[in-house]
Amino acid sequence: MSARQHKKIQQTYQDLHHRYGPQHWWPGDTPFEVMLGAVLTQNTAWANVEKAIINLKQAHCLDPESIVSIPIKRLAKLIRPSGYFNVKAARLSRYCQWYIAQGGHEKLKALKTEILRKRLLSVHGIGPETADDILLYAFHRKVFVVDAYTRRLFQRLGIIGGDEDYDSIRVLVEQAMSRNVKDMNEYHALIVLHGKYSCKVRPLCADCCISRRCQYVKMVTHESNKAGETRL
DNA sequence: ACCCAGGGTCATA
DNA sequence: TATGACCATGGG
Repeated sequence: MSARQHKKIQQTYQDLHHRYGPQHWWPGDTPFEVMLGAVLTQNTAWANVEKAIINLKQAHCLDPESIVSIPIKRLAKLIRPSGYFNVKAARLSRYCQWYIAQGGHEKLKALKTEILRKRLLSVHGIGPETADDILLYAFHRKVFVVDAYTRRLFQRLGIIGGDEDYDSIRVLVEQAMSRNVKDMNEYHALIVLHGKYSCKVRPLCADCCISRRCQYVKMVTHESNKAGETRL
């Protein structure tokens, strides 16, 4: 909650945005497709999710009614490339049942963000990050999505300790970035992009890395904590 | 032959 | 409440 945390969070956003430019997330034609992607991308590379979505599209299964009507076994086969296909088939099926029972997008979008989050979290297979993906990228709510990359980046920049719970990090960023939905959208997208490319684009850079096993991690945390000037 | 990816749930201590 | 096992494909 401190002012220096807020400042670093804002500075980091500026740095990322300056380096990579706007990302215009989420890749997906409709809000419902975004929701499917949010479940399918759980602990999974996006390239594999795209293959699964293409399969669903070819099978004309990009709407909730189709997904609940086909056999779960067939659904699992369609989403096979995204991994965990049995688990995710069950999650998609349950999510779509819930979605239809709630009255679809029009009914859901009338709900306040906090209420909608609670309802999303009540669905089996929808955890905090998936719920916030849906809130931000399908319902355009001012919500920050905390993922593994966010934790690593903020920890290595000395912004957080690393053992904070999900919601405290989310609220911290939301308060630091008290501007608009667009910034929330871009910030998460930029962090993910940075996680993908930081160690590949500039493999010898000691101040830009958030990949899991980076040999420059210690240099990053030490320098940023002491000097107080963190550059991406 | 590893390691990792835009997590979440469940069982155990 | 806090770890650990489990789910599983595909790219580097």
